[in-house]
Amino acid sequence: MRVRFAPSPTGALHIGGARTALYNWLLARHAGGTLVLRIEDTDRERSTPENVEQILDALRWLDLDYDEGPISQVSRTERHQEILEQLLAGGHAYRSSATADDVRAFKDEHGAERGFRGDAEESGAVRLRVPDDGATVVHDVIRGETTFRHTHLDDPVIARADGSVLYNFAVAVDDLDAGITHVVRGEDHLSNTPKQLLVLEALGAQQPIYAHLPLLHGPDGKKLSKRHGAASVQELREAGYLPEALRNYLALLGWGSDDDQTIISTDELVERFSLERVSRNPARFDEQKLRWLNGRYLRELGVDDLTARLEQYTGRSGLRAAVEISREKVQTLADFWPLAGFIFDGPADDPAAREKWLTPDGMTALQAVRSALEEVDPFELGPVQEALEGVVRDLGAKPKQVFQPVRVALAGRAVSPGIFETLVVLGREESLARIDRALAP
RNA sequence: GCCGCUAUCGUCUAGGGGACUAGGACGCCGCCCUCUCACGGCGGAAACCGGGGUUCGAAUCCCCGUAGCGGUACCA
Repeated sequence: MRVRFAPSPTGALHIGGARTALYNWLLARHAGGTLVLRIEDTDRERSTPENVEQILDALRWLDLDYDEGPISQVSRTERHQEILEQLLAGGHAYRSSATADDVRAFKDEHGAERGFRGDAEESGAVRLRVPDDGATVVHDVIRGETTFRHTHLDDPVIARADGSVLYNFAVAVDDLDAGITHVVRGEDHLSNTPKQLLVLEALGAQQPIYAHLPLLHGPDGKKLSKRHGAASVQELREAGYLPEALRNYLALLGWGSDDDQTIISTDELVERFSLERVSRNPARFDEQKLRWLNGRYLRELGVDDLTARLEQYTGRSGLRAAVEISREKVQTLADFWPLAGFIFDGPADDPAAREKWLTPDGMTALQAVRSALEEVDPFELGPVQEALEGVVRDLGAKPKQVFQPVRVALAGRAVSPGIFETLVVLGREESLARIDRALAP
C-alpha cells in the first residue's frame, strides 16, 4: 500500500487537512505501507515557502511522519511537459483559445447540462478531450460507485497557455508516477476524480483505489473559518491542546470503532483504523468535546511530563509543585497559568472577591489563621490542614468562611487550587506575607 | 441553473430487515462528594428529515420530495 498526503501550501494546515493527514498516516502505519508527502504548489500565486514550512511544522507537532517527500509538484515540471506532449500527440488533448465566457456561451446554446467541447487550434490552453458518450465511474471505498456521465463534463483545461499544468492533470500524473495505490482525500475532490480518471485512462494507466472523506464544518455547519475560533493546527497548539488528544479527537470525526470507544490511543488507532468504517456524512468541529478529551489526556500524564510540557508552553520554569496541585483542575495547557500563576506572580486583583470575602468577619478569620500558621511545624500538608480546621472549630464558623478569605489573601481571587496545598507550595514565609498584606488597612 | 454527495439526540456516533422500550460519548439539567473551581460518582431530558413503496416485519432496502454541503476556474 502506498498512500499520500498532498496539501497545497496556500495557508496554514487546517483541521480538515490535519485529519486527512492523520487518516492517511493511520492507514499506512496500519498496513505497513508507505506514506508520501507531496506539496501541491502548482498555484504559484498562492503557494509560499512560509506556508510549506508551516504545514511541515504542524505535521511535526502532530507527530505524523512520512516515508517519502516532501516533493514539490512544480519540481516535476519536465515530466508533466512530457506527458502533456504525449496526450497532445495522441489526440487525447488539444489546444484551445476558448475562454470562460466561451464556455458559458456554449452552455447557453447547448443546455446547462451539456459540457463544453472545443475545437483544436494552433495555440492556447490545453484541454483534455472528453468523449461525448459513456461515463466514468468512481469506485470509492467509502461511498460506493458514483457515475459521472461524460456529456455533463466540460473538456477540462489541464495546462495554461504558457504551458504550466493544472491541478487535475498534475495530481493524476504524480499519483501515477509515485505508484499511489490508495487516494484518500476530502470529499470536495469527488467531482474532480472523473477528470483525473480520464487523464489516467488517456495514459492507459490503472486507477488507484479512492476514498473520499466527509468534510469537516464549523459548529454552525458552515465552512470552517477564523470566525469559529481555532481552526488551524497552529491555533489549536497555541490554545493548549495536546497532540495526542487532537489525534484522538480528529480520528473520531468521521470514523468510529465498532464498539464506539471514545478514548482511544494512537497505537490503538493504528491497530483498529480501517477505511471501511469511515462515515459518509460531514462532521462538525466541536471544541467542547476536544476540551474534555484533552483534559482526560492531561490527567493521564505524569506530573513530570505535564510539568515539562507546561514549562515549554509557558516559557517558565520551576513549575512542578504548582502543577502537582493544579492538574485536576485544568483541561488545556492554557488553563494552567490563569489558575496557578498567582503562586509565581503574586495575587491577582479581583475587587469583587475582596469585597465578598475580606469583610470584617473575614479579616477576623484571617487574623486567626495567621496566628495558627505561625505555630505550624512542620509546615506541611497535614499540620497545615489541622491548623486551619482548628481555626474553623474555634471560631464556630463554616469552613468556607475561613478558607475563602485565606484564598483571596493568597491568590487575590475566589478560585485557586486546594487551600492547604496552596499554602504549603507558597511556604510559611510567603503565605504570612500575603496574609499580612491582605490584613493591612 | 447544472452535476454530485449526504441525512439517527444540540454535537460526534453505534446500528447494516426482527436482538430497538434506538446504545455510547461531549454538552445540558438534577443529586452526591466538597474549602473555591474542577475532578469523580449516580440519575435525567434529548434523535431515526417528510412522503410513498418492498416485506409478515424497516432507523436499516428502493423511489420521490426537502434540506445541508461540495463541484461547476487557464485555484487546489
